[in-house]
Amino acid sequence: MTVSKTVEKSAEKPADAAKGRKDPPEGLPEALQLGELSEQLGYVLKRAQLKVFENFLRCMASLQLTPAQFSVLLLVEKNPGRNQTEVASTLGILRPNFVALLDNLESRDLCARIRSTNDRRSHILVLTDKGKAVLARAKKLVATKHESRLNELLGQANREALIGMLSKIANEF
Amino acid sequence: MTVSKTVEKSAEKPADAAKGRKDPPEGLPEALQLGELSEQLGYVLKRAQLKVFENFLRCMASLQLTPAQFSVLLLVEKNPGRNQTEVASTLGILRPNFVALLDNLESRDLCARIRSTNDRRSHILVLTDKGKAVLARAKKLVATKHESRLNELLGQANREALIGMLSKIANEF
DNA sequence: CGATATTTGATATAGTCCATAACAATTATC
DNA sequence: GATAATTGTTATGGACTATATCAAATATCG
Repeated sequence: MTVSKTVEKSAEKPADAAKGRKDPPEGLPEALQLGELSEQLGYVLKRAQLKVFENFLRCMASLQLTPAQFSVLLLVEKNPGRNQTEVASTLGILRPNFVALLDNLESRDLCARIRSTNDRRSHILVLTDKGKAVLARAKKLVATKHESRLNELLGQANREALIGMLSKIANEF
Repeated sequence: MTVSKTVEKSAEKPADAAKGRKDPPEGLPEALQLGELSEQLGYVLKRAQLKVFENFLRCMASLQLTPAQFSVLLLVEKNPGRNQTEVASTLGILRPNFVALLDNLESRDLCARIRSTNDRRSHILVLTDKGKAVLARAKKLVATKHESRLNELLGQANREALIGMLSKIANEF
């Protein structure tokens, strides 16, 4: 669907400031009516997701971490010693697409691939010291600049309820 | 908006069905621990969105309508006579990317571009009779097969609260 | 044991979606 | 009337996703 990041074109035409209008001498270009669209789960879900990712990227600009990269670091920190297949599939990333993602993290010395001694086909994943440090800073940024905004916007109780409902949808829909 | 607590988190999956299992014996590959990931708004939002779109596509398989196409039909029905720029920007779609989308709908005789008499640069958008009929069927499918599942999963009150919170995020985050 | 099948990480590739620049036709502005 | 701005469009590149395939290593089974 739908919705890219260029939404806020403000939809207002600056050329409207000029006076000589034709049909309706009225002001603003009259925004469209969303109608049933504003009740469509998929529509509102997608738009919210874009906004949240957008904000996430801004908050992480200093660390240059995307949501996907952040999720990999979090998962590897919590589950050190797992191989690429396990980590990728847990995150819903296909193995082929996980290679470049890891190449990036490894080239920045945030994550390391280690040949497993048990199964020399697989690569064990661990965070480097730098990776742990960066992740720690990332967590702080997310907590203070990103997730905190949700509490301001919805309140603590509603924030938790929202996460719960989204989890339920993700797992059971 | 206040959400009832009927929705548990359940974020953690009961990985080990059998409690009395140990590492050594060849068992299931032991699911990874999501950890803080299950509390990350962006992560759970993205996964929920993917699930919802997936289900939407299945429900609409007989009509061959994507979420984006459906949103265009809905918006044009509600706002007939608007041009491409207006409709596209309302949906957060960039004009260049809107062209192919419209080409598709027009080739299927669901939507029509009409040269405006006021401004011969712009194309006025309207639904064809077939477009209106297809949209009507689409709405029914969405209501009965798609959105209804949300009510089963969350309950009516929570569904409304969810939509409200997502809208708030989409508009104010 | 050994032939075959499976798994893992990787490459190549194609499709989709999103974003920017540029253009012709038309309209607005001065 | 010359210049600027807008509309729809094309071309194009980047990011993300999906499938097929490969070599190396391991597992399976006769």
